[in-house]
Amino acid sequence: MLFDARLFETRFFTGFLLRWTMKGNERISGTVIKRLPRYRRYLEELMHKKTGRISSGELSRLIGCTASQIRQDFNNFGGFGQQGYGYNIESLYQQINGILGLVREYKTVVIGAGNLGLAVANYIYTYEDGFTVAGMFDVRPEIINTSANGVRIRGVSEIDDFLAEKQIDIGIITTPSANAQQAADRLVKGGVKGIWNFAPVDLEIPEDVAVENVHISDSLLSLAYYVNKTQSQQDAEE
Amino acid sequence: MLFDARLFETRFFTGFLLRWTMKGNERISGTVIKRLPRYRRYLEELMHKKTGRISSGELSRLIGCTASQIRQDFNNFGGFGQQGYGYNIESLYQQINGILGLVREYKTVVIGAGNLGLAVANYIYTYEDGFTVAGMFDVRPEIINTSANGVRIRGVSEIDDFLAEKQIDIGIITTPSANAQQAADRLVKGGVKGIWNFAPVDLEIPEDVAVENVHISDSLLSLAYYVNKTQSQQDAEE
DNA sequence: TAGATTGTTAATCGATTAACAATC
DNA sequence: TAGATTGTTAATCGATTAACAATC
Repeated sequence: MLFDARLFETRFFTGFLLRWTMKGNERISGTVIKRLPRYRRYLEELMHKKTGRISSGELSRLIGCTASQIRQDFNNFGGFGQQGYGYNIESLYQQINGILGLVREYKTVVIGAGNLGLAVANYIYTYEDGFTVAGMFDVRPEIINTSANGVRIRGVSEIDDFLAEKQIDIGIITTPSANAQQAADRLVKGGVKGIWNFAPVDLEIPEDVAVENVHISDSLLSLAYYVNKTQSQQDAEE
Repeated sequence: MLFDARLFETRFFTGFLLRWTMKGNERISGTVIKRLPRYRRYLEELMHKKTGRISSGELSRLIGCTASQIRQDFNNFGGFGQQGYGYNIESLYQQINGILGLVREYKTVVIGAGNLGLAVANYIYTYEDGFTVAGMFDVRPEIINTSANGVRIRGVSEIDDFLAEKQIDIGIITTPSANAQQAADRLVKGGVKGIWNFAPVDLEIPEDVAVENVHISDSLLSLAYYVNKTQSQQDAEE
């Protein structure tokens, strides 16, 4: 069993060496990855409240999932617990950081400095430790050269040079839908490895660039479905 | 088969009567509902380009899923197509609108008038036809009584009275995490039927109120995972 | 009628949950 | 050692895909 497991090592800024294994060349399913940030959120909170251990049972009750799922998820990465004891809260938190890659800086640029762009940039600036906004870009002459959180807003014509010069990891798209694909193309050409897309369109992106969509309008419409359903139900009961 | 199907009817503003069926009392799975807004987006685009019909095959190639899935999804609601022909683009679009409940107005309030709150309010104002922002609330005295898109920003102390007076369907939370649960409690007490939550926390909400979370930080962290992975791979290949 | 494409059933795949032996 | 809780295998559940008969 252990023989076809590959060992991974991640060196933290602090020098701390994190080791974890991944079986064979298995891809970890996206549904598992999507749950990790959630686990991380709860663990971070737990670290402020108590130290030491937590069992999959306790954690599952907090989060609202099954203990089985938690153990199953962590075992994709080799298992972080100890029988009869549970999981060490802080080390579990660090393990998740290691898996998610939160052991280095990610440089981002934001394309589109409207309300949404500013909100996202501000969000990163305020909450996300390992991420920095290196540049913001917009088409509107009246806001070019103003700045937000100390980041100057540049004209979109400067994007290519900017990307060529700095090593940007992630491009954030907060433009109107009509300009999103074009923005994506330039970001890809400029060498970003990930795109965080807030425009309500599906982008065409090469295989080796990761895309994460935040389709807030889709989210609102599915909310409408449930709101409408409960209200129709109530109407029917009257 | 058809005997255990319930007929649903939705009367549009225009007087148009939409009819669709749902088998027995089956709950439609959340994964299906989540896909409807996406189908809708593509259909809306199609309506601008061509009229008449589209087959599940064509649509699947556009969207990037299987034709089987599309047919399977629509058949949860009774089937909207015609053998040998396909689906009528416009009527399919209307059917989806009907299912999602986009046949009436939804009144919303936004709690938190920071960058994010303004962005969301502006988004609704600009893009979402059936949704209106009736009020915005914040704690910071310096912005109270200013306005955004013609909506006055009120102090949070006014929330309860405001909700009691107007019939608000959806509460939108864009406060910092620390205040999100409190905001949710007041919204629930005020009778909203849905909560659209942008704070990076999981809210405790009664069963009969729908919640849709937009956990953008979770989304960013899972993007980091994939970015880190491709970059580690490239490093390994060098 | 022949061709096309749905609606629907059956087969497959993957994800979740349950169970329990291993072990701290 | 006894009790607790993991790691892991097996069973279940649900979602996706394939296949094809029904039918426009």
